[in-house]
Amino acid sequence: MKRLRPPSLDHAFAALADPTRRAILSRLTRGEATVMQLAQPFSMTQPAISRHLKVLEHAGLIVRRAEGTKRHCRLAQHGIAAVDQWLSTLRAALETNYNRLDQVLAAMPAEPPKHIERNKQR
Amino acid sequence: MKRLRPPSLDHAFAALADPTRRAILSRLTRGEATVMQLAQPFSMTQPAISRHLKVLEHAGLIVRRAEGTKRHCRLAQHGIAAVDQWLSTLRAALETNYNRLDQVLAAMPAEPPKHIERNKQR
DNA sequence: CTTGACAATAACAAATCAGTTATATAACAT
DNA sequence: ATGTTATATAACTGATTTGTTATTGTCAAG
Repeated sequence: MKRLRPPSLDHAFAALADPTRRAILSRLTRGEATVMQLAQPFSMTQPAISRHLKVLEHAGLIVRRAEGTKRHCRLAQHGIAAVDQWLSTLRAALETNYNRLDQVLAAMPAEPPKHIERNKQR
Repeated sequence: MKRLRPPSLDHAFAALADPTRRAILSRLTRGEATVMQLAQPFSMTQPAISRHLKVLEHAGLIVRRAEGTKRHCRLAQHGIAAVDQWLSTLRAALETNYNRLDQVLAAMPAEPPKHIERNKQR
């Protein structure tokens, strides 16, 4: 029951937040791999990896292909596309804001704050 | 300066995994806003928003500017750049794998599985 | 049909998270 | 000084996450 519902950004970003899962994805950029092959580099039990893969699949970041008792995993575009698309909005805004920064800086000396906050940093 | 250590991908992706925080970022694409301005659209208390902002700042996704008792927040490029850079690897791999897919599909009928997995979907 | 390899699931513990209310701090206004 | 506004912090709670071990299901080989 693959159901293939729209992988929420919640799930996609949450999946990417874990270093083990990102390492698994990095490994998969070098091609398909079975669960055992993916588990081998990690000092972690197989069930742990299985659950990481479940999270990745659920996030639309990987897909699995069954072959005998083995499950071959590979990258999926679905989740990454969703993430990418959402980020593009931020990217665009950052560029725009960066362009606007000149104006902001130009406008600031005209209205100096009455108290400069005590500098606690460093 | 802000100490500006490399915002870990863990923190950046984890910050992006929350819908409230993404909504805050979306709001910030329309320009700077104070904490109260950011809190207003949400049915959530101010301390909750404050902590979300802390997470976003820690992830390098926003920066804050003090002005009186107000804190003006705006998008930061730091965290987004980190995320973007990491994702570019995946993007590249996906394209490569997609190109390879033809070969994979061409190679598959040559070695038909002895048992086709029972189709449970739909 | 039994065995062994591959993978998924269940049950559990420790850690983390996202929200709450209550309180503290800091600047501004009176 | 006092009150008000804007924000941060503390302490707590319930839900979620990440790992573990033990078990189960499936297939392929003999």
